[in-house]
Amino acid sequence: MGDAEEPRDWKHTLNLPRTDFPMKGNLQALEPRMLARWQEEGTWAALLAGNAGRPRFLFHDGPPYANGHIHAGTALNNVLKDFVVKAQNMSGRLCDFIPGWDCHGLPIERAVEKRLKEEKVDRRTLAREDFLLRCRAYAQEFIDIQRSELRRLGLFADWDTPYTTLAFGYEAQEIRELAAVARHGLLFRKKKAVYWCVTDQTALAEADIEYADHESPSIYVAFRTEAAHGPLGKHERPEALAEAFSFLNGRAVDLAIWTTTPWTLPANLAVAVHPDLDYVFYDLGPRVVVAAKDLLPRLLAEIAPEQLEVRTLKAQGAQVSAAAMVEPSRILGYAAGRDLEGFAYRHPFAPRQGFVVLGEHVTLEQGTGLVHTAPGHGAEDYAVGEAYGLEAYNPVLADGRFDDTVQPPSLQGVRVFDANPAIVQLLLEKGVLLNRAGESVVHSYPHCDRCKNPVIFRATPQWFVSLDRALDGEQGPSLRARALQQVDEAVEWIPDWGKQRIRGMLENRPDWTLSRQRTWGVPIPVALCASCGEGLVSPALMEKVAEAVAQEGAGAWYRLPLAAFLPEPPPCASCGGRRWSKGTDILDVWFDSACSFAVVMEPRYGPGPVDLYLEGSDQHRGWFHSSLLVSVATRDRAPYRRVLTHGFVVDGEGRKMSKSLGNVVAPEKIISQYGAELLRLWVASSDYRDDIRLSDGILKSLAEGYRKIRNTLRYALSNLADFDPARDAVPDAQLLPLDGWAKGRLEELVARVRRAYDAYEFHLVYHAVVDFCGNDLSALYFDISKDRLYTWKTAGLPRRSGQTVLYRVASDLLRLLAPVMSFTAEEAWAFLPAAPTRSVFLAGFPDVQGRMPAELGERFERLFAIRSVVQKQLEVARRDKVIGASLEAQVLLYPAEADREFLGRHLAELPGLFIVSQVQLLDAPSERLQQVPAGSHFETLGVEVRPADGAKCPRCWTYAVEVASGAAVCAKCQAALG
RNA sequence: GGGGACGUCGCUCAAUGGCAGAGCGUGCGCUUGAUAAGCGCAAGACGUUGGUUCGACUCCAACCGUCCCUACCA
Repeated sequence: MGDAEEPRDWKHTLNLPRTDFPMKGNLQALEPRMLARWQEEGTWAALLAGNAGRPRFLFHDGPPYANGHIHAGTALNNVLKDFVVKAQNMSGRLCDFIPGWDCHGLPIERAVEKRLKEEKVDRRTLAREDFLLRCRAYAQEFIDIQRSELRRLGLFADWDTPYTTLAFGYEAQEIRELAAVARHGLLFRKKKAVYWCVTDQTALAEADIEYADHESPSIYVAFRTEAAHGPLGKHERPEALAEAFSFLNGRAVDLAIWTTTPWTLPANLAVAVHPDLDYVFYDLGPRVVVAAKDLLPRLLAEIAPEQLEVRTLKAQGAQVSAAAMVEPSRILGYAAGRDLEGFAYRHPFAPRQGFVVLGEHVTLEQGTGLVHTAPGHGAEDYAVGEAYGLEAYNPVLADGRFDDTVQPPSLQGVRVFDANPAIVQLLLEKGVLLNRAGESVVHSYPHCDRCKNPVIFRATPQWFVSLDRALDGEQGPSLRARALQQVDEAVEWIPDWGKQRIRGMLENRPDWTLSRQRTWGVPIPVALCASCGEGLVSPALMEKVAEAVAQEGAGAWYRLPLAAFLPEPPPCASCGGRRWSKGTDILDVWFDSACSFAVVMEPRYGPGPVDLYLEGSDQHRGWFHSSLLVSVATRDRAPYRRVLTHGFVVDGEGRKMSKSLGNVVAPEKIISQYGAELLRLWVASSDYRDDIRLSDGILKSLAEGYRKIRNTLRYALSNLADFDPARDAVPDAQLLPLDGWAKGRLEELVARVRRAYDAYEFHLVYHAVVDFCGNDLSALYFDISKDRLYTWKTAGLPRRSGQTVLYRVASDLLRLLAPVMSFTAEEAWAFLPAAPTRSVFLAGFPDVQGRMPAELGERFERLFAIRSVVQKQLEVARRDKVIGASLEAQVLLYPAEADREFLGRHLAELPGLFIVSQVQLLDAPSERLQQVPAGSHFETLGVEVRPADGAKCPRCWTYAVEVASGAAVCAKCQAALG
């Protein structure tokens, strides 16, 4: 042997990087293994146990609906929650995560019905109890599915003991909350128009409705105005229109209305006009009609086409047709909508009067600008009727036939859709039909999703929570006012526009409709008078029901006789009757989840608001809103101190994800292709306060970011193979300046990242770490330190100084990353020499231990700026084929006066800093250099690159003259080996 | 239609009432002792139009685009 040219000989004398931490993540294999390890070692429980006795951070999980699989939005929400929970615990605050599921409600009911249909079972033959059991089983099935999907993401939570709204204890407490609402006098019953299917004889929810084209009669009807008689409401005017407007000269006036549902005319109680629209009085000849000014031509086209003529004009070569009134003098006068308010008219065929009311919903798109209003048959009609104190009169029975209150009596028992021709005939006979009988329109109309028949609007009695009554029947602020006050004063909204958002909703929302004519849910335990239907609200009854429900579930309400809950029934307040039956309505599912703070958090942590709710921005209308109402109604305070909101997941172009667009990215696919870690990184990298984009391209670039972090960690670990912190660590005061600088940068990172965690700004965590890894470490510190770590004396101070800082870097980075890159941080922690804890999570976050000394920071900032100038010149030399590797270069510096002393002081460090073989400091640029064109860096610093002197040292690859003159290795290597 | 939000290089994010930064990607090189790695150089952006101001990416208004909630109507 003895061949000095044999490179392997010297390689063995180097301390090259060495680690078993793999370069490739292989996350698909790593993640399941890590999940199993966490479960086996009870890492989550240990994390909580480690914080026992520390201050609590109360986080409350909002329950997702137990139907379907998780989607990207669910993943986003839950990963954010996991960041919060892990970061809180690693900051030394005890923070539990009790996951929950929302289990009742229509979507599950419908899914179960669908399954029954597939099994060819008729739901109507199924006992209520059996149906409920099937719903319960269905919800349980999807809880299990979603739970395993969420676990797979690496979330730490009490997965074995989640809360579910179908738990008996939950149902029972929910009924107690309802009792508390009732006790404050906020629960009441009134009629409200709801979708109703006359075939299935049931109320329908929005989700039960599908729109389809439907042909309806199109009729214009004249309502004759007259002086109001009977008791005068505050909006009613005692005189008739004809008397109020002098230009009418006393002629009778008809309100012209348009409708496509003649069968609702028997329930007509009002005509709505828009306060800000202009109305016109038009003389048809036999009668004067009122209509919106802008709709008059269209009205005339329908009812008196002879009073229009079509003129054809030629304009710029094109023919334009326009309809014009034949006799404009037939317009008698105008009035603003608001001036029509309160005038009375005679119902066309029922013995009563109606009134003109104002409604913002009136538009000029169709009809006459005067809207036939039947509060019992339409949502907007109902709303406007409510404002005027009109009854939601509904003469239609559940089977769609008119009842015995309908006028005229000839309609009694007739099905509503069959009644249309009869009513048109009636109008014709009365001489109030303005257009021809038999006209019709085809329009989009709601149909029952189940039986495909057209549905109707029908007012039925419903239960409400009042937003505007004073609590406890006293004077004082309403639920709405109290809730608004809490929003303003007691809650921090992040981002702050959340406050404005929920305020707007609270200010405008109507009373909360609590009841649903459905099966799968928590019953509203009230008694109904058998003779008059009056409801009996009894908190005492509710408490009794709650006791039974706690034992045997919500079905107890149906199984046990009413007497079990109401041993001494009082007489009916309305009719004095003594026979009561059980109400069959169930609670809106939003009431279920609204009670979660009371069911889940209070019993565990005592009363008082929790620290954080964290959900998507749609929950301003949903859970944030409903929880607030229940908590304010029952406890007079908000259930939370802080509400954090995130946006929605959209595709790479910012469009919403939908099956029809085919741009949906499923979490499952991300996991199988990249791993859950990348999904977590995606959440961390994005500013979630806006909508956040998800696409394959985004994931690909995140994979690059992941690689960068992983390799940085790997490099640090690989240079610690022979390092024992207890034995080898160098005290701060003895650290090399460059190492001191790196440590200072690390301290700055720790401070920045911890601040970001505290402010829930996870994207700043991610970007700060990636920047640190890429710029400070990989491009500068690692690159420059390589020579020292590989070739210098193994146990010498300079090398141990570098390792001391590398150790801190690895240890701190892993702990800072653990909440985000949980899988990788935990994996890498096992490769850290003498790691202080078994799991990285148990190590907690690093504390900020010091600051970057100002002089050190400034010094290296200056040195690195010079380095950057040098690198540009090295690149030029490379292009000119003067050098290849930078160690083949020597650098001649011609500093400006200001830099001369500074560079002289650091001359010895410069070759290492620039990764070149030699650096010389010279006074005057060479002739060649002086010819360098203007605009380069030579105005402040002259840089010339020449081939290095000497020959390449076979051990450290630096060029040295002694090697050229026959030495086996360079002097530095000689020293390292000695 | 009403309420809320957002719009910085191809992508993800910074910063500041006064020269707009980083990472990824792209192009061109170097390296082969972090090597299915690493290093360097380069090109590239403030949605549009007005206004306030000595000066605006930053403040205001309108418009355009996108998202969430709501109303989808006789």
